[in-house]
Amino acid sequence: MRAQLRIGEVAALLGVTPKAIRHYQRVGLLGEPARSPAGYRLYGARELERLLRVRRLQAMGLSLAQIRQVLGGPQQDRSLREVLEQLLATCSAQIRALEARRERIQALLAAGPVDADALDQPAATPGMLAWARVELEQRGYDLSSVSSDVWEQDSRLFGLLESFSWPEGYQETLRETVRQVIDEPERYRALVQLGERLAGMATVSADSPEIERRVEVVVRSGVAQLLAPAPAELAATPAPPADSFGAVLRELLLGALSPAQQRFLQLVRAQLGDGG
Amino acid sequence: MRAQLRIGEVAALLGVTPKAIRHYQRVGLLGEPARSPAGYRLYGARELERLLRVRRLQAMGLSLAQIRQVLGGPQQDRSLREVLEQLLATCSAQIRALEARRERIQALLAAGPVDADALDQPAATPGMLAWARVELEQRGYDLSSVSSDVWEQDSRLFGLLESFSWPEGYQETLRETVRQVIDEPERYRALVQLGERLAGMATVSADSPEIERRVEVVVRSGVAQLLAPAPAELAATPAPPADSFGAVLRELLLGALSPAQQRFLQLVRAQLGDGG
DNA sequence: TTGCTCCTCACGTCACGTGAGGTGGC
DNA sequence: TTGCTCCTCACGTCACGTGAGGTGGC
Repeated sequence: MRAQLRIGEVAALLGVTPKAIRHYQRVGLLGEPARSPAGYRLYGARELERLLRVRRLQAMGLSLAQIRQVLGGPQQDRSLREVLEQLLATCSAQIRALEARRERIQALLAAGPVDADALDQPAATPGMLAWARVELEQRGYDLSSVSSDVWEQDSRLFGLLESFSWPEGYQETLRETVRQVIDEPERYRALVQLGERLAGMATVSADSPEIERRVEVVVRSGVAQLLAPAPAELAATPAPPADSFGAVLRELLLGALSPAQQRFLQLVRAQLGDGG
Repeated sequence: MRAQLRIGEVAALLGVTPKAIRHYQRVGLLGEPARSPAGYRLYGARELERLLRVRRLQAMGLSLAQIRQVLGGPQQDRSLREVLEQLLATCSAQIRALEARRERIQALLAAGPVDADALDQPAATPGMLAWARVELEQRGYDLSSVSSDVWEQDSRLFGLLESFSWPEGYQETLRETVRQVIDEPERYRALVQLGERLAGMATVSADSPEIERRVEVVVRSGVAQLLAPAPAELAATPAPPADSFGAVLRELLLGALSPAQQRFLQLVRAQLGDGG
């Protein structure tokens, strides 16, 4: 007299649903079980053990197809070991990814109000900016004279840029452009000045006459002209990957500025005869 | 003149496939984009930013449906914060589960050959056995006199049992049975003796005449009789949850023993007039 | 008779992936 | 002309879940 349990009882013993057990059967992980006169599936100790193995392998991350292979033949030690080694790597990678996700969420929750703005803040210092700091220090520039507003502005802009995987070679081109500017102290100081002025206009309203006045100051002082061959961050466009990439990049960066800042830049450009 | 990129270029910038972007559009995460004369989708900076937000939220674990809600209205701070808090909990739970999985796989890989047998070994000391040790020590029994073979055998059997979620109250019933035996030193010693004899028969061949001889010894000595009211582990069956559960449990435990051990137990039972 | 469990389809979920069959762009 | 990208269906994947409509067991 073989011991017999119905599918619901077996499911409860294993902590799964009856539907799951029928699914295992359908995909060939379990054979056709004994049936009661009314057609009910009946399970004994053998089937329980089989199910237990299935669940254990599942708990280690094997897919049902992999489990079918592993539990198929009797002696595939090598195969199972290989599968487990593969899964160990996958598992570790998943843990790392989830830990990064957790860090990110915790940082967001701790940083204050959670709104669209907060989501757009870069998680860490953009690589290009970190690199630029090192380069600047090597050249003996005094970074403490640059206001934190400018650092934050640059952090936002470069952070936005680095959120995308720009085509091959872009990064190097951009670095080259930066190098060319900071290799000439006059142009570097002009860049910082323009940055300061731009940052100072973050909270100005878009139709303020103040904007025109500041544009005039910048143009008269010759600061803008100094940058003309490579007009500030906004022109730091890599040459090769088609014009459309550069245009989109420019639009992207402009969009990250306030309306007043956008007008300011457009007016400066217009004064310099740059139609872009 | 709006800047325009084709779907493949945008996909590359974001590290996704064109199919994924079309999918986002189909489920309403992105609006209908501009089209070239030939019907090609065209994207500008605005769409890139939208896609970036989508990907960032996805990276934090939001489903596409959640993202649609969060990015839908302008000011649902509370909603997003709540979603993130929920995700943080989920995320931590997933990390814990994956870490447990990793431990398990590493332990298996380190333990030697990875075969079906290895998979059936309990990952840790079964709870019931740990509890029993404490109870025994409280009663002053000398545990070091019990061979490691018996501990391993019990570990296997209880480990198998505890792999299942037996019905409510089962655990307490089983503990009660164990308590009743160990509260009488004579019966406890009989239990250990039977355990030792059983363990000693693990490697005996199933048709060896040695089995009958050992059965006779055990029956003559009265050891088996002492346990008759609750015949060893194999009868540690909880009363209530229907007979079929007990029968399956018994089959399960028997199946975890070698053929010789199974015969030994069956013969002892027969001698005692127990028909089960 | 009532309520519970079981049965077998058939279709849904989630975030895309995979072709199929066809057209535009250089 | 060739090869690449794009287009739109329609169906597949993975591990089940969700009913629908019906029957058995106590």
